[in-house]
Amino acid sequence: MHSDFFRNVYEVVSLIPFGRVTSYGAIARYLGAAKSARTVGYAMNAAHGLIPPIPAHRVVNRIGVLSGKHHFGEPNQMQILLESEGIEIENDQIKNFEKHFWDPNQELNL
DNA sequence: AAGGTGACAGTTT
DNA sequence: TAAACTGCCACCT
Repeated sequence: MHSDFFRNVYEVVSLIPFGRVTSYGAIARYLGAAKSARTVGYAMNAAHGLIPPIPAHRVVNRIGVLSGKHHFGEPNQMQILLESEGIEIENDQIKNFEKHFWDPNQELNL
């Protein structure tokens, strides 16, 4: 389908545990492309409707803001999904972001 | 083939 | 401390 980079992004996102979140930059670093965070976001943009579905709502920017919420069907859909996983959000900002943060480099540590 | 874009991030004002 | 500027690189037209 698309590039290996996209598939790698999707694979990592699929590994994000329930109730945890990570950042675009963290994923990029894990893939060895530390400066390609924007491209990671681009990959998520193309992640709609792919099979199997990936938890794109668990990916936010480095400060825990739901920067991509507008790309979900309903603008508040992303927040709803996260809240359903026990993550508290206030004004598009994840509360206790560090507490929920999941760094693939640290947690997967390959 | 060449230039523009962005669901980011780090640096500088 | 907060806002603005600049790199970045994979993707798209």
